[in-house]
Amino acid sequence: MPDAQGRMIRAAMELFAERGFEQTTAVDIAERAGVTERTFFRHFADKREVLFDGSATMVHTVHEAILAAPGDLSPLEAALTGIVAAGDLLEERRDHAVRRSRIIAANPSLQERELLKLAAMVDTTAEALRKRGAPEPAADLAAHSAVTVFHVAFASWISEQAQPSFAECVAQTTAALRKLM
Amino acid sequence: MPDAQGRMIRAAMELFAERGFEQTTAVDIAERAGVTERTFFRHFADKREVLFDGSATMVHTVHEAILAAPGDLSPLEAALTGIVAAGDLLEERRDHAVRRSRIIAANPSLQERELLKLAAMVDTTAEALRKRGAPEPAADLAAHSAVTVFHVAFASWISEQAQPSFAECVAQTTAALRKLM
DNA sequence: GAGAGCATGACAGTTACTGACATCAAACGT
DNA sequence: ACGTTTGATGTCAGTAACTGTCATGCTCTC
Repeated sequence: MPDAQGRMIRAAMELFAERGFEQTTAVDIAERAGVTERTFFRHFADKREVLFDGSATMVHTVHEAILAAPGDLSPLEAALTGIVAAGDLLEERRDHAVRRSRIIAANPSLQERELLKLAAMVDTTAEALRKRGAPEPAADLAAHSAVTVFHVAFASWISEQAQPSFAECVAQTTAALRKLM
Repeated sequence: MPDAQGRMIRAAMELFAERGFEQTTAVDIAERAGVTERTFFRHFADKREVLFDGSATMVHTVHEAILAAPGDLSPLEAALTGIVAAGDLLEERRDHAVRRSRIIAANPSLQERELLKLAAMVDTTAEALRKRGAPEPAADLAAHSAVTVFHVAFASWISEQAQPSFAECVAQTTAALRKLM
């Protein structure tokens, strides 16, 4: 049976949405996907990780986009270029992103994992900025700020009925942030 | 035997430092503290929580300090007032804070929990700013930025051999952040 | 000094996760 | 065509994080 991993991801999303994360056992997911519990844990380090499959790709995209950005951009501008590139990935599957974020919002232990992934995005962003020559603590602070923008822009992107593009949300959020300082 | 909770916290910090978080079982901690495993889990929701006892106090301090700050401060300035107040709590037990942060840095699952507590600090800060009349998304962004400053300032506070005060670290980090924008 | 209330112990049960070994099928070299 | 090797999966036993329930003992009060 092909694409066991994809089947497990879909099964997990369905079950988490139907009855919640805590009420779903690893065995439940494995059964619905037609595999054994052991196979589930071979593909995912833990039960939560099944929702975070794409996160490595996103972090990688951010990294590449920052290194490819024009050299004369400020650290913050370069970091935001990476954020917009990450947003493009979400844009391709808006519906999936919305359902996933609802599931995560409903469970603190999933929120923890999401925060860890965002922290990885901060680290990667800061590293890319340093490669471009940004000094500390500017690299670190710009990375944190960019991921904050990502976080807040994402929330408005999925909540608006107007359905603006992710890049627009980033632009608006960035403007608001600049105004604060 | 008095102060069971304190004994468990101390036992856990010792054991985590000696052999690491994963290599320490809840039974180990309970035994060293002279209680049973069940008692441990009555005091702490999970094994990680034993390291995050003071976090509610800190969040509460931030909230109070923001509400007590002069009304004419900008949202970001008010939020930073809260951060400095939280720093004062750390200042009282610098040694403990350093040991604790080393333990957390050594384990990803503890980092997750730390990030969740910082996220709670963001939420509380944003709420306090809203009570002061800050609109969205300013309240949210200022809260995120203030906690970023806390995070980065904390790192420099514990790494510097010069041992500056926490408030100085916050001031320097804030200045660097403003320069970025 | 009986009883209410609270912290703890004792114990059984579920579930997340891991290690070790067996199986099976596709891919590969000869 | 055939033995081999490799990768994915199944099976099974085990550890440890938690949870529910009931029993026990201690303190405080009337």
